[in-house]
Amino acid sequence: MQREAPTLAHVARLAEVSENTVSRVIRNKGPIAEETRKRVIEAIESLGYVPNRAAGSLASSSSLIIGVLLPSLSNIVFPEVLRGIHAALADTPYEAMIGVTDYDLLQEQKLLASLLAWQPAAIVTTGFDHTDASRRMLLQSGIRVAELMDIDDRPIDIAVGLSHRGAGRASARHLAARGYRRIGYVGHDWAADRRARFRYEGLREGLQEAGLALAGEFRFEGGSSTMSGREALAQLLRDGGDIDAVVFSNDDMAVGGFMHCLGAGIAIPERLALFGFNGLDIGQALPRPLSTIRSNRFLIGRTAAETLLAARERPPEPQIIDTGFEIVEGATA
Amino acid sequence: MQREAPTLAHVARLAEVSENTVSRVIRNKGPIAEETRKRVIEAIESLGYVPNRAAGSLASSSSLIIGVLLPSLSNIVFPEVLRGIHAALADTPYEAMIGVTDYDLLQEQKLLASLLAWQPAAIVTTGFDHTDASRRMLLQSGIRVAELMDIDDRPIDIAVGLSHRGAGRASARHLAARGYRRIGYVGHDWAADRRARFRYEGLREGLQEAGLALAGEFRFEGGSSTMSGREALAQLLRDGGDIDAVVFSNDDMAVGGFMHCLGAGIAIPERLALFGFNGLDIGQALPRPLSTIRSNRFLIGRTAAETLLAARERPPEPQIIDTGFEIVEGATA
DNA sequence: CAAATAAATCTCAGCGCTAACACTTTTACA
DNA sequence: TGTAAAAGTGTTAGCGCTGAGATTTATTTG
Repeated sequence: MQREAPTLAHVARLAEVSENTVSRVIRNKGPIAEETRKRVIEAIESLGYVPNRAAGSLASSSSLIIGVLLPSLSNIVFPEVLRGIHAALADTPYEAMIGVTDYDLLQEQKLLASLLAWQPAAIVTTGFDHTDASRRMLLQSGIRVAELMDIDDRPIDIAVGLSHRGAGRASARHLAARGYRRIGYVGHDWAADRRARFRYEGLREGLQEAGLALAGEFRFEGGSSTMSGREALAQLLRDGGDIDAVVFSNDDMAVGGFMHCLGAGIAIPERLALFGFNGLDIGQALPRPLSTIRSNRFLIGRTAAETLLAARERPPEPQIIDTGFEIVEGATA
Repeated sequence: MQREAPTLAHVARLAEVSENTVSRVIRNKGPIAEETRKRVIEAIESLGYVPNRAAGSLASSSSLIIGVLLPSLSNIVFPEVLRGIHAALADTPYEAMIGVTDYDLLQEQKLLASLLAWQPAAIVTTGFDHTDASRRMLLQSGIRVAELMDIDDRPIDIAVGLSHRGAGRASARHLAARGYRRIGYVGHDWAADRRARFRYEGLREGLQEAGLALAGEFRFEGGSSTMSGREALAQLLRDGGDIDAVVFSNDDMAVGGFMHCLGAGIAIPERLALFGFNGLDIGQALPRPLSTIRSNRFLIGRTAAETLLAARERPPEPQIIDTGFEIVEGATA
């Protein structure tokens, strides 16, 4: 059917230069006479030549792949990080190769081995939790490694994200400053989501600093979702005493809580204030925009990819890049 | 620092067999004595050997990569498709390599060339719209190609998705059967999103069959989002005459419409019925679950990947796999 | 104008693996 | 017991590209 794909050799023959010269034109490396370059490019275009990346990787023992390990794609947060990564790679020859770990460290380890087999230029992963084997692989590979989302620990190479503990404290301060005194918490299962736990701990610290204590809490057993937020808030209000504000583990849960209040006729924020985390669009489209904390996911992804590509070598000391967070005032707290 | 990564040769030496034998153990191909296999596996594990995929691809001129081209990651629909693809690849040695086209066919073409340079085992892309060059590349590559989401046209190899025209008709029938007579439409810019246009056309056809006509429409100039749905419905109601039901181009828009109604005190569905498309979680978490059509995105991704991996060769005739759709009754229409 | 330098190009040996086939040993079966 | 087939393993030749260094040509400089 289709005749053999053209190779460097074909281009070289057509342009009447050596293969190596063609290779140099393609990679824009080394001195090339303008006239030669033109001839080579013409040959490439007339043949429709596309370089074989596998051969290139093998010969140079490095590839144009950035390995990306994400815990999930169901949570919109990670696609947004991925979007940031893609934005940074858009005008480069690099490609992202993605693995989804389902919050499972062993799965992460397996995928990591699989990614490293491509000799990627860098690895982007999430959080600081890795198996010993994963950590060893990352250390030994010598390639650049970014650990995203969190900055409350010491990274292997670089960490890009925000202080979740700090974000938790900030929510406490915000609510305390607004005069809320009986503050509850609604969360999801944080066995997998360590960052949610950090925010919770930050929240408690923040409350304590304000001379307050958590007035009630309910943790849904399972992942976060709008539905579970709705049920969890209902549950908290059923069990608990009188509460004038609720901090949710994230916006998905908070939106669910909002829905519960709408259904149950609870005035927001007069009878109950709601506070989320992430700053998702959906929260801002509610009849009253959700009070929350914006976590800059896109920026995290983009910054990580840009930083990794900026230097091939790891810095002598692990580096932490704080992409920060902002309180979104909203109208629910 | 880290000593050289072990290669096949190292494993072979340690296990006292030829490289080829090791290769056959790894790929599980050809007859191997049980005792030899054990020795080889031991050697592999003791060295921590990880095969170099670039070398493998080069030698076999085929790779374990599935190239995936998605128009966007902002719209939750595509991460869900991707999740389906990953689910299908999870227990295989294949990896997904992703490109994001931003609904730009030229960008798609560029990314496609870039993906083909890895000699992927298959390509997954979206819709039937491609540049001529893209189409040529896909045809000539000879590898398996899946075109996702839509099935209202003739695919290159296989199409997996649903009939958007059919979904549009179904919404019309549903609303007509419920006694709604003055039905409006709220959509987004469909220059990029051809499927939204198909649904719109299906809707008009469906209405006509029921002896009705569109009672008003408003198309927001820009992408779909909760915010734009909210504004667009407000606009439609301001402009339009009396309308008793609105079909939105998708659930994001519809949720926005719901929010507008909440704010404006419009009773749903008594004064105004709302109907979406996609069946997103958020729609079901509203105080009244959204009436909509479920589009089975996860299934589309999974089915596509499974089908592609099931056979290395294209079938003689292009194949269409209808993953169908279901009306989600909800409580808004 | 020769020597020194820079610019442009070429030659050649792999990178680590797999495909194809050759070879040896074992097993099956008449 | 002989022979054919199957099982198990080895040998060899690349896959298409890049890196290092050699070689040629053009340019500068004393």
